[in-house]
Amino acid sequence: MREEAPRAVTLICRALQEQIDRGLLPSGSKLPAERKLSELFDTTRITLREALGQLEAQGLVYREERRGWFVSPQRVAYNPLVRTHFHAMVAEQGRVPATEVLSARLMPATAQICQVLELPALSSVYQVCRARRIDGRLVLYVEHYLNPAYFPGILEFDLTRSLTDLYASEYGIHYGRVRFDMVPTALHTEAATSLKVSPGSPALRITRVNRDQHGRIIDCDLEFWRHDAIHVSVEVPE
Amino acid sequence: MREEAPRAVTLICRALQEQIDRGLLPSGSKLPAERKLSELFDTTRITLREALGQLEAQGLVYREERRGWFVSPQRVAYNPLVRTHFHAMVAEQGRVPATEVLSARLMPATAQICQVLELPALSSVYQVCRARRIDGRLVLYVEHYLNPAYFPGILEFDLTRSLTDLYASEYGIHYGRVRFDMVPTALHTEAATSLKVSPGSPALRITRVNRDQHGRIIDCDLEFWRHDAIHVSVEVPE
DNA sequence: TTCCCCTTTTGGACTAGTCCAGCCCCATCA
DNA sequence: TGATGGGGCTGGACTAGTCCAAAAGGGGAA
Repeated sequence: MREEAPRAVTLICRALQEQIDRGLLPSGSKLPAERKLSELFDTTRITLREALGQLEAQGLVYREERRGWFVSPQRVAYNPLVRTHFHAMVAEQGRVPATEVLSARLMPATAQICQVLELPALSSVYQVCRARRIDGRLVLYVEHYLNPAYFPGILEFDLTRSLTDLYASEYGIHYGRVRFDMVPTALHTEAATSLKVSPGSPALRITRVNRDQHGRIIDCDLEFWRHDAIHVSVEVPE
Repeated sequence: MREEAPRAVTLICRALQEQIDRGLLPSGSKLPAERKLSELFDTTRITLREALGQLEAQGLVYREERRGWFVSPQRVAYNPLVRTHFHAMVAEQGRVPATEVLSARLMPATAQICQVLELPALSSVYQVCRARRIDGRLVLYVEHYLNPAYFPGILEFDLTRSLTDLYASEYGIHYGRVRFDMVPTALHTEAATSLKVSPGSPALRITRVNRDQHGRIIDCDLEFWRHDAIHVSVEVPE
């Protein structure tokens, strides 16, 4: 029975993992510079970066574009069956939510959006792009597409608020049936720059198609979550 | 307005993506050798590999350990609310499922398993490890942990079959409430070698805790899916 | 025709650098 | 005190290789 020597990358991962598990590197703290670490582990930056990349895939560390590597904070629980909005969900778990509006406009719908919202070809839709934070960290990029027929003049309101609330208070529209689609994939360029991460980093894409109390499709959202920011949990009754 | 020159990695990604989209590289087909590709794109293997890594994260291509890169087949839909087992789910979507048993034994439960199954400390559990394929491709590594009180002698049966069926036909036990937890993360070593992929590649970890018709916790499974093999879709009524 | 061995190809892992641009901090000046 | 402008540090991106072991493929023997 020969003991196989673990590869350098594995050793680095283990070492860092242990430090994190033991709390020597508290969550949110910055790791030393790549050059420092590669020196510490007596290896090249390329190898060191591969190790960090693996820890990133595991969700143990994350990187901020041009700023360095940090220890990932705890994941937030996301339950698609419980109909609460981002702010409430995050606050309930003792974390601090924040939202910023990146853009909001009326635009021609793409073919894909027309199909999802069941609109005729060449329709216009409201597009609202937002970035959301948990404890100050950018974790979510969302594109909302609203059927303009149901929400005239919605761009005039403060879109930092939860759209759910706006729908209810200003238009008397409430969510009914919802359809979720979750796909582990990578961030596209737009989302990556908004979240200030390197393009191509792993993400969870959640697509929601929302209907109102009468079963009409009112909007859909395209959410790109940092893959290490959430864990989805579903309690199925029966 | 200056046009920024895209990085080499992005260009390679785009080029390959286009070839795939246009069907010039059909799903399941093998890409040329890394050296060939790096020559083709006039770059180094390191850079080429980074590009492939990004496409892998997107779920467009995947790699088989020591065998090369392949175009990813279509994702299979996974609906946690519909209680069908792997075989049925895959077959329903016109794909070919297969299962192999890696190991099956009675073993002391880890602390974590004790907690999840609500067993007293130092209990024994049945552990069944299986690997599953779709159209011949290894996509899922599962560890089942069964409360032995409910399934005496289950190791005697053919464990290639669906456990759901076995539970029903041999023990009169049916699934009731289920709890799901989905976390985008990386494969651990055990799962990676079973699925014949490089350790640390991205994955979706789905944990299920199953109760029977009387609400008793009967087993739990730890599933590691290739991240590009499924998309989770949930239809929420109300 | 089938099986086995040997060679070649290929991916896996890693080294040792370079060049560039954005971030950060500190010192300087108004 | 507060704005500003350098310069050093740091991550991002990339080049140009090496060594090794496993897989694939081909040819010859049974």
